[in-house]
Amino acid sequence: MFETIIRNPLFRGLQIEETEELFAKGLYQIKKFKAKDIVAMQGEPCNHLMIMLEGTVQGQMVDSSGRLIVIEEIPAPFAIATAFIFAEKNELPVSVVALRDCEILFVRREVFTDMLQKNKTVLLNYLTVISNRSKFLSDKIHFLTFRTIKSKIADFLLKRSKQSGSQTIILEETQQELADIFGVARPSLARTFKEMEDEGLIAIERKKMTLLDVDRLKKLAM
Amino acid sequence: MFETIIRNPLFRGLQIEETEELFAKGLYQIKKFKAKDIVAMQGEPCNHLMIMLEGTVQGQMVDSSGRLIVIEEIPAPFAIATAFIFAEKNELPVSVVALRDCEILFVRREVFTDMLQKNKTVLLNYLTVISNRSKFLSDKIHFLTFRTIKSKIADFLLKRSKQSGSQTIILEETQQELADIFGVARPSLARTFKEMEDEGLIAIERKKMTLLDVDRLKKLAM
DNA sequence: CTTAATTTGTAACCCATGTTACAACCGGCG
DNA sequence: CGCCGGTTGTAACATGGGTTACAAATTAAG
Repeated sequence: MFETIIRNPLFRGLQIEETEELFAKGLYQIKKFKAKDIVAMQGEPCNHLMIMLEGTVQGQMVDSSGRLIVIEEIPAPFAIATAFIFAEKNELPVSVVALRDCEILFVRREVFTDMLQKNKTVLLNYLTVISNRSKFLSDKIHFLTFRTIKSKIADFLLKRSKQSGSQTIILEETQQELADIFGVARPSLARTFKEMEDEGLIAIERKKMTLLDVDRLKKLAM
Repeated sequence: MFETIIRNPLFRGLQIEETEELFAKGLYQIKKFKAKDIVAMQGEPCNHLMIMLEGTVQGQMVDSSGRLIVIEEIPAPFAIATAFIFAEKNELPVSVVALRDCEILFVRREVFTDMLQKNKTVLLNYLTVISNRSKFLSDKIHFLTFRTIKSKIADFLLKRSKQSGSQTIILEETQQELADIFGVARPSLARTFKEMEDEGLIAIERKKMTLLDVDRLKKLAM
């Protein structure tokens, strides 16, 4: 467990012994979840820091008509809800759903506050973490509100290609999963893929995509 | 100046003398801006905390095609860019534009870091402020990505009506300003207002709006 | 009071995306 | 091998919202 915790950005730079001291017995709780379990519901007050020890969860926003957008995926060793525990209205803005079997460490707000006060490294880490978080959310706003499907795809493919260092990408996600990330309907996504193929931007072979015209893709992604 | 600063949520609970100590001479800079001046550009690195002393600025996102969304308005005594100064990629996600003549206090990141370390009240205030900020951004994502124009209007009118404690609202914003907040085109907004009037939801008389069917409006706003 | 500038109301038209539906395909399992 | 559930490709159609344009109403300025 502590091996996982020190890989979390909040506890970066700490020795295992230090974290063992911070997480004394009784100060935390470990819960297990099965795949597809709901870990926490959108709108619920959020009084715990949740550190992923095992598995992956997904942060989802749902609207009244059932439309869903996946905001992010959080695997171990990262933490959930870091940014909200100190907000005045600390309701979770997303639902948290287990993608696979998970083990999650729960720490009450007051306990975490103590950690921040006791340990300066944790405090400075925390400042960075929630600043990054704000940056992430702002970028998300930009991504979700300005872009057409085509430019979302271009952006996505270029990022993936950069990650893998290759013009050819094997998608791991189904179309439905991508559609949820982009916040669009699945057939609209498929149609746009085809349009981009027709325009000579990419070549598609089921889940294998090849970037043909990187310059034009970059222009599309802005 | 210090009268303004202690009204800022970051320095809430401090005595004037304390803030005078924190803001020793040479540790800050005051700049003046005229209405419509650009205070800071989207994408620029952001190494200063900016505290509004006088006037109001607007945080705007613009995309490559010139479409604009107003994310927020920040009047004195509030601060700009609180959340980004500690991010690893600390580029401003918005452009900051002066709405009227402004006076803004600039504090370098390192100086602000010192304040956080010296003064625990400021530190705890800061945690609350940036947590609130994350909440605000999450809500913004929800508002901008899920809602139709109609439900955005319903949400907006209900909030205003709650604020004023009356079914009748006098809008201060022009349609164009509202359209920028909602991230939609002005004629689309006007059209939707009319549709809602035709449906008996509201009565419109130029800038005076009366809520006629609050229940149905609530349902629309979710 | 007159004129110019801004804001509002509206219409016609276009385009991107959503919806629904269904066939083709693929991968795993009995 | 043949069936079945999930995934992909695609088409027809509906719709919300953007764009452009312009006239009417209102406000600001001289």
